[in-house]
Amino acid sequence: MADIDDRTLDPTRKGEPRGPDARRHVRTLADLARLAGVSAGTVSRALAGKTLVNVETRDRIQALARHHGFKPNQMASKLRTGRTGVIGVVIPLGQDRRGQISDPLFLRLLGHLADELAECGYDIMLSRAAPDGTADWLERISGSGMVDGIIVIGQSDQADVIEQVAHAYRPLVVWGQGRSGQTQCTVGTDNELGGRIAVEHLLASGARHLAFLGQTGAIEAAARYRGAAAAAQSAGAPFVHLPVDPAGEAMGPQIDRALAAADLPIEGIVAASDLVAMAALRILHERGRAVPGDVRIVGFDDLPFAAQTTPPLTTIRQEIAQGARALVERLKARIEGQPTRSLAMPPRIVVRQSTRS
Amino acid sequence: MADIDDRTLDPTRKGEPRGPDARRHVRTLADLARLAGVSAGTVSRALAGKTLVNVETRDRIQALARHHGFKPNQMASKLRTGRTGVIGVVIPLGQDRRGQISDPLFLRLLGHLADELAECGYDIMLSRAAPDGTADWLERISGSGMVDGIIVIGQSDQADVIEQVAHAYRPLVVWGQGRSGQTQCTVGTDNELGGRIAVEHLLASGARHLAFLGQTGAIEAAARYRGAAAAAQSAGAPFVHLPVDPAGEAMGPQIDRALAAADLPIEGIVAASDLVAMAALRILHERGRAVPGDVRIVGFDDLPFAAQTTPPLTTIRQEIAQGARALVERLKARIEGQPTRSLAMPPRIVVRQSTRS
DNA sequence: CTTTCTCGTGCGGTGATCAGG
DNA sequence: CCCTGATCACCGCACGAGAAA
Repeated sequence: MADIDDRTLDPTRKGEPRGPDARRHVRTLADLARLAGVSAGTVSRALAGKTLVNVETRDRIQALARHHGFKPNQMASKLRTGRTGVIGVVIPLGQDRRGQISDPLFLRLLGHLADELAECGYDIMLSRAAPDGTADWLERISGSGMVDGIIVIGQSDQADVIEQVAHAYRPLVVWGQGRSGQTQCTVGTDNELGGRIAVEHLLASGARHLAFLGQTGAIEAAARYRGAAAAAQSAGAPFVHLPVDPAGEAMGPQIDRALAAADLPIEGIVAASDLVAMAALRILHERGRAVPGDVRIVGFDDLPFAAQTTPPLTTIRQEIAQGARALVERLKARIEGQPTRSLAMPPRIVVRQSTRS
Repeated sequence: MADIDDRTLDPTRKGEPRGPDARRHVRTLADLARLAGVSAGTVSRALAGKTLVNVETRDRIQALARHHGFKPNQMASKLRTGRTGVIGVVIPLGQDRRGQISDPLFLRLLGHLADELAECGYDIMLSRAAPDGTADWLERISGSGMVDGIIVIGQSDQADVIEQVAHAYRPLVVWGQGRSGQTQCTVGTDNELGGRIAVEHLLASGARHLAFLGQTGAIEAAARYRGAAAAAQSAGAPFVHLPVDPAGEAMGPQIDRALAAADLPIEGIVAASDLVAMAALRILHERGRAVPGDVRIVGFDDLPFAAQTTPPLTTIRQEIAQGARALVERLKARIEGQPTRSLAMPPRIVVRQSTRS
């Protein structure tokens, strides 16, 4: 044993002339094992905190590892154990494939997911996927052993592809709109109910001629529109759809035109998102139409800036922190083979000045 | 050869009774090799598109792989090659350690990084790190062989820790504020110049009593303040600092108090960020102070919503798409061992209504 | 017989080297 | 000697079996 310890006295000297670049002190378990005078297996167990190794040996090895800044190679560990400790988070770009993740809500959801997953000891592999007509963008991630599970943020126009992959790949959960009869596990806001609540609030506040402002290409926005339209219809209130593109540079003129095109004097607006609502606030202000005096506006999402608009925005809040928690919880369940239920969270209206007379 | 092909006709039959759970058709190179009647090595080369294998053999194997939905295990590949194809993107939480990545600018930068890195074939490992006083949050990522390089978004209060790690770990680039004599490679906006430009614009627009609105705890904000203060001083203009916390729930009252506390009638405001500027717009509107009539406001960042405030916000634009490109380009250079230079991008003022009389 | 540690094997793919035509 | 494909060792770690105390 003494002769082995001798080596540790001069770690700069290479043991054998074979190593062409063996300057780095400790790169593998074996290196550390040599220094500690034990075997690699023992070091492995010691660093993992297993009980099969003497406490003082373990502490000694851990101290040695810390001193040399040694971290076991994760790739080898992952390969050996078959567990990666990584969750893939994928954002399909879909229709708005300008290459940039645009929806600020998704980015905030991502932030919350980072919190939740870090909490459970998972790392995040982030992919922004540009669907190419096949399911490859998803299978590339699910099939290559890089992750233990996948969270898809937003279905975009890929709900069918996701559904197909979900049949074969269990540890998969999706933020988005649930549909009856689906295999995939979705978590999201009840957008239809959100639209309904918005309209009912507008009606209660005295507005009668209503409009839905924003595109309905995204499945979530379509649901919001449906809910809003249904609520207006059952109240017998006039209701029009003014599609504007929040991605376009010139949302201002678009909204301008949309409002001008409406042949009714609009008294209440349900916006597809907070950003659209904010643009509407600005346009109306510039046109001399008072909010909430002449027109009332309800946004959607309750992003942080919604409280800072002029006037502050009444909006349908999506509980994304709670959603992130639900996503991770369900994913963990699925990883362990348990069945899960989809979740449509009830939205809550946050009333601020934009609808308060 | 014919007898070997026979095997491929009935892939459901297990070759040997040994596999206890061999239902999955093709899980390894060896499986596919058996089906194709070649060796595992050949399959590996065929799938990698190497030229050392006959073209028709290669196509046959590729077709077979596609048909069985086979994807080679990435962990094994990464381990063997020593190349992970993954870049770690880390966001230190630092002072605002409420557990949530709060700065919307960082999230947008992340989006652009996702684009750039995907372009180069890199995957992203996302970590939100809660610094604990040691350098461990960074070394955990750099030292464990999980990534080929690291991008740190925002130094928070960890510039020293990053600097220390940068000495030993080369493939590391940082979004943030550069300091002279540093080892780390930083890319960021010249915040000091941004502050100066903002003040000069305000002075030119006729405002004379100026204020900087927002906290200066973050190193970037501090630089903006320095630049603004210096510009005001050299012009002999009165200049005060009104610290408000953009994270706090009650930014409104805070701004209220800050403005009331100023013993001068403020005519021009430089805000630490667009979100702060937006809150100021709202407060001033509620207090009946006209923007830009009574007070002019300049924001910082030029986030998308800056164009939609009421009135639209003049702001110092940070070119984050360009910044993301520079970060990735420098990181790639460093991965290949080349030296790199830090970059402080000149900010550009985007003039909108909030300073236009 | 228990505690503590060593040994050998294999996770799955890759590249150098080697064999056959 | 060129072309195609096979062979074998190995990346670094983890786990089961078994040896030493």
